[in-house]
Amino acid sequence: MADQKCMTCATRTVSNERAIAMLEKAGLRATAPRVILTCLLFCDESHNHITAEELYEQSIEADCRVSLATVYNTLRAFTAAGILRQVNTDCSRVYFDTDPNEHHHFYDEKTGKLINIGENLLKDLKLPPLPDGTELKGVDLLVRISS
Amino acid sequence: MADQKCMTCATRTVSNERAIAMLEKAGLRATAPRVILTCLLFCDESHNHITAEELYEQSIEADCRVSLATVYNTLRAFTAAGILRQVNTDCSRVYFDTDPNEHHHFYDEKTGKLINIGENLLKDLKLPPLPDGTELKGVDLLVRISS
DNA sequence: ATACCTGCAAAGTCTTTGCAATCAA
DNA sequence: TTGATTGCAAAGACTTTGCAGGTAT
Repeated sequence: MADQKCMTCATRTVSNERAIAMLEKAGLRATAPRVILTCLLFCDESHNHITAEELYEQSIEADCRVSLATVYNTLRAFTAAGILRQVNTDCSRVYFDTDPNEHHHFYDEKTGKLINIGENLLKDLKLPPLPDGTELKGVDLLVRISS
Repeated sequence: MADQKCMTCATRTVSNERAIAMLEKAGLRATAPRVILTCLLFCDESHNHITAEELYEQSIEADCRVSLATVYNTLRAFTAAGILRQVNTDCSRVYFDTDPNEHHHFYDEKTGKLINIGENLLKDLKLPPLPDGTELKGVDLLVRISS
C-alpha cells in the first residue's frame, strides 16, 4: 500500500507500521482508510468508546478524512474480526469499544457516556443451560446510572 | 371514556376494565388507544417481548388499529410509567418486555428472539461504587447466543 | 488478475415530531 | 374548560447499499 501521510497517526504511539501489523494479524487488508482508522482508534493505548460519527469527525480533524460510509463499514469489519466490540446501550446510538475483551460498563443515561468497570463482576456467574441447539456468543452486562 | 368495542380485548383475560385500572394505577390517562394496547400487551398474562412494529400489526389484526406513531409514543409512555421495560439487544430494533421486573434474557443473534432467563443470576452481584454524583437506574444482563 | 475496498449519493429502517382535531378529567 | 393525546404525514437520525473507480496481494 502507499505510504500514509497522516501526521496524526505518525506521531502517535501506534505507528502506521503497527496499525498495518494489527490489521494483518486480524486478517484484514491494510488499506489506507483502515490504517487511518486503526491509528485513530488504537493510537493512544487507552481503551475507548466511540461512535461512528465521532470517529468520522476525528478523521476530519486529523486531516485524514474517511467517508462516513467507510467508517461504518470498517467498524463492522473490525467488530467481525474481533478487534472491536459493539456496546449496546439504549440504542440511541451504537458504541464501539476498543477493548474487545469481556468487561462491563456503567452507562450514564443522562450524559450518554460509557465508563469501564474495572473488575470482572461475572467471574462467578453460573449461566443456566443454553436453549437446545444454541451456542454461547457472549455476555453483556450494563449498569445504568444517571447523574 | 367511551366503551371499548375491541372484541379481541373483550374476550381476553384482562378485560378493558382491568386495562383501565392498570392505566390509572400507573398514572396514565385511559384513552381508547392505550386501552387497546394494554389489552394486546397484557391480555394473556404471559410476559412477552414485542417490538413497536409487531404491536402495531397486532392492533390491525385485532381490528383495533392504533397509528404507528401512537404505538411508539405509548410504548415510551408505558416504559416511563414502569409497566414496560425496554430491552436493548443489538439495536437492530428495540424490544419491550411486559415484565417490568428485573430479569435477564437470552438473545439469539441468529433469529433475533429473546428468551427469558428464569433465575436471578445477579442476586449475589456486588456492584463497584458508582461514579460520584450518580444514582443507580438498573442493571441489564443479556446472554447472547446463536442457533 | 482478481477479489476486495472506497467514496459518493441514494435508499433504507426505525423512530420522532408538528399540527390540527379530539378526548379525558 | 383545559391540558393531554391522537393520527397523519413529514421530518429526522442513524446506518446500509449500489455502483464505478481504485487497491492489495
